[in-house]
Amino acid sequence: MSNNDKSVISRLRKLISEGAYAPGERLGEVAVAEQLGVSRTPVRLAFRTLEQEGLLQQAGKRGFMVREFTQADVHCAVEVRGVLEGLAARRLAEQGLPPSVHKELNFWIQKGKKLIAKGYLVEADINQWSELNAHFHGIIINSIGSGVVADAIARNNHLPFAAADSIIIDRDDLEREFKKLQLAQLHHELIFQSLSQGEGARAEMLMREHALIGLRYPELLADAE
Amino acid sequence: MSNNDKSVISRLRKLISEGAYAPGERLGEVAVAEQLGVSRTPVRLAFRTLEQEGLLQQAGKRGFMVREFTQADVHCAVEVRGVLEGLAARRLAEQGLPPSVHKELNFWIQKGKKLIAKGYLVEADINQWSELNAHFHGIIINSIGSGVVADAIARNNHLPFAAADSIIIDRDDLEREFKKLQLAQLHHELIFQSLSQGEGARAEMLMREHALIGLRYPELLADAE
DNA sequence: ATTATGATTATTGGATCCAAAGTAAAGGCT
DNA sequence: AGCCTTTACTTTGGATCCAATAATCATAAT
Repeated sequence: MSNNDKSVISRLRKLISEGAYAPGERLGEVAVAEQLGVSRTPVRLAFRTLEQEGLLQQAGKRGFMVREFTQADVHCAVEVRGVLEGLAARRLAEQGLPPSVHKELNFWIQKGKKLIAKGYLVEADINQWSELNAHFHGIIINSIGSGVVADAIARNNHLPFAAADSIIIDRDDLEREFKKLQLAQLHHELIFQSLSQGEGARAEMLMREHALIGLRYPELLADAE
Repeated sequence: MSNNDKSVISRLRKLISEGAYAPGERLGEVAVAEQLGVSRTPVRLAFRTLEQEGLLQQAGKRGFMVREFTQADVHCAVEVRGVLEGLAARRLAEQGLPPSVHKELNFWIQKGKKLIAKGYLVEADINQWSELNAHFHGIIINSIGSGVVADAIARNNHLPFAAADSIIIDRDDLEREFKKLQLAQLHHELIFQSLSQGEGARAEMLMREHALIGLRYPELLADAE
């Protein structure tokens, strides 16, 4: 696993999720290799990885094609993340929050609180939210004493629309995004509370709901007309 | 993806899950290539796939090692399958069972019923159960109109101890296995019932419980002393 | 004696070559 | 004219070669 190899994988992943190739389009090893300026070998390796990640699928008996995703796929992927993160949250609540984890979670909660406190959102806040959000979720799924759940989430997150920090979409409507983050922050606080109190079922349920924020809340948060 | 390539992956997968390599053992490309009688190329490709599947992990900066699993990992993997199959069951129940799916599920339910009806288990029954069990679960996770959940389950099942048909362990204690299958069959029937009636939450809960059969029921099903 | 630095070795990554398999196209036969 | 067969070309899979890098070992210096 060299830098180059990794770079080929991530560059391809980026190209695919940016829609550089049409869904269903067949990818030739030579064509991609030339496009990326490398030989076929790293491309072949990358194709196998990306197939496992679900971005590519086998095209008939030969080669790979870009997998296409339906609306139902997007919905399912978000729900998958929900149930998996929900599982992590429940287990963590049931096991009991170690003091260090409690402290770390609280730290990022406070950061979020400050971000929201000023009542509006500026462009620069987005990255900050993205960071604290990643930490908050990362701590939970990595504190349950087994990497299996985190792995499953990571694999699911390879689907571009399923990742936890794909919440932010609309940089042009910061007002609506603010409402979304306000709600997300509330979720975080409630999850933190239930984790602290060992309320496993509640933590799980909240986490599952939390995952849906990016999915169908947009309409609900829109201004009344 | 030639036959040979596939064969290298599955042969390696088998070797690993059979414990041919010690957990944590580092796998050299040349060594494995020689062992399997192929060149390094298919082995390199296979390593990437197996890494994604979670059987291998990167060993420091270089190469791969056999991943070792703790008891907690096993537990988590089974729970992951539970929540994912639970998700599939809930969605299916909420969407409503298409008649064709209803019919198919019923078919395998009836098969299971017959298998259990005779009141004991013979060696040959095990394969039959394995088959009908795979069908029952497969139908549910493939009938929700998106492959994303099925994919996530498939990836999780690559962990040898997480697969749905790893229920049967003890071929020497057929009496206890019978009790287990009897309970599993009951679960299947209840799940089928809840699916038919659109009881999403119940279907999900039952499926999650069902996944645990292979995990901690053994003690409970043991004869009283 | 211990550590640091250099050299040697082992192993992986990338490129290229060859073979095999698939696909498309062209030509012949009915 | 249509269909089948054969041939040529495209593309992938496997093997090998070379280069780069990490690891190990040895030697020397503090």
